[in-house]
Amino acid sequence: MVSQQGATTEGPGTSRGSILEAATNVFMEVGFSGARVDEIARRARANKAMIYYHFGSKQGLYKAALLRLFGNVLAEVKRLKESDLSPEGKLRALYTRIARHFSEQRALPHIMLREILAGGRSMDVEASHALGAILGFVKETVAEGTRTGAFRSVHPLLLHVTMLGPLMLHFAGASFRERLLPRELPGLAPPSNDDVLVHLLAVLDRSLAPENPKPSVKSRQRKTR
Amino acid sequence: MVSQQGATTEGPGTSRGSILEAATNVFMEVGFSGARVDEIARRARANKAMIYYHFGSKQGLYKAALLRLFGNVLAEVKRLKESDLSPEGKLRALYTRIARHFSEQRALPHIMLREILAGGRSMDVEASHALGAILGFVKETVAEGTRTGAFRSVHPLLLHVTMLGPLMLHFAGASFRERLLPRELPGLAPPSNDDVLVHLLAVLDRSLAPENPKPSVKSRQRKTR
DNA sequence: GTCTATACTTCGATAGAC
DNA sequence: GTCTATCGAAGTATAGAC
Repeated sequence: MVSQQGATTEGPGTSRGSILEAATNVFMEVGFSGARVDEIARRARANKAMIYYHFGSKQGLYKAALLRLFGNVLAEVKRLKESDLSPEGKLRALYTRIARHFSEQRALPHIMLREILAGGRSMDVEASHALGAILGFVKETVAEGTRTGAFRSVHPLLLHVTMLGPLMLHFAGASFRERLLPRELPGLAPPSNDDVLVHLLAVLDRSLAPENPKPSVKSRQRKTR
Repeated sequence: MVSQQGATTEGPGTSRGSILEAATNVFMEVGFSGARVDEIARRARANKAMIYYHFGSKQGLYKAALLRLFGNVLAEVKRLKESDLSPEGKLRALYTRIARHFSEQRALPHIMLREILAGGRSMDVEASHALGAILGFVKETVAEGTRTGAFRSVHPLLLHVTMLGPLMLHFAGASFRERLLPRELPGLAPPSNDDVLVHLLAVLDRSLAPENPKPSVKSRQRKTR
């Protein structure tokens, strides 16, 4: 509750910072209800009482960790909004940067997914605004590209989910993949982070490309369901 | 531990069945560590002791729920394997059916995602084989399509993640979406389940289509990262 | 198979000295 | 700001009667 230093990026130097750092990792690994306050204190090499001194409660600690994770991403989007890239360039840049954040802040995709599963009930206004800003950016960029004829018409949320779903699954599923892939399908090499990004940017291109006037041989009906 | 009836689809008629049903819902909503045995018993209208009588422990109950969820999907894939559809038809059918399972068994995408986040540590051999079988099917089908020239060359796991990621995100993220979308971007209607499927099948088509020989005006370099 | 009562453990949180 | 000791609630699991 008491914040004696700016809520910026305080590293593991201060006790508050190292607690936040340890908490982020534990929440990533086992989620909120799976996390143990003692374990967080142990990893932070801090005293358990300090957690309550700084954050008031386990919930307060969780929200602080959430906010720190989302803050950086939001700043990134703000910068993109003012760039003068083409619509396609903007979207490529957006997901490239999200991918980079995911690989640098490994807790981000984990905790985002957990929040989504929980229905976003622990997210306060600031965090949801961050996500809203990203989606708003996608929406405007898609609209711009559709207007100029560079894109076909696509639901922005569908596009966003199409890109973010694989990204989160890949980055948050690393340990799952490493555990099951060799056992179930030995010989199938797991894709690298770069492989994923390259693939998804290609998917982005192809998904946005306007209808190809070339009448494909296999112009099948669109109602498989 | 004691299994006095076949491990098939026992509905909420038996006490064992209704416990399994209730447990599946609770695990979906709050995960393993968030679930309370009392709450499961309450919802199943069964006595808490019955849970231990039938499943031995909370862990045992969880594994039973997992297995029941995955079993159905596996049967589906086995049937697809023996179909004589084209490679593209097979993949479209696969993801169409997965989408249908997700919408009928709402717990499936939730719990799959939670397992992925947990690194698959609660999954026993049977469950992982189910997932391995699906991926194996994708791998073979992609190989077949690539051989005949119908597909470009794509890493099967990347393709799978590209389809499954959005599907899981959409179906497991329903409550998240309903909670945040109106607040953050009112006026943007959420896509329906059918919208998602149609979109993703289009993405599948476009992702698999062989390189278009037509030299696009914007043949940009492929190294945005 | 079902129910009540209860044992046992873990865990979040705080009091109070320094 | 930091630490030790501990309280009290919550939660898993079981004993034992019917």
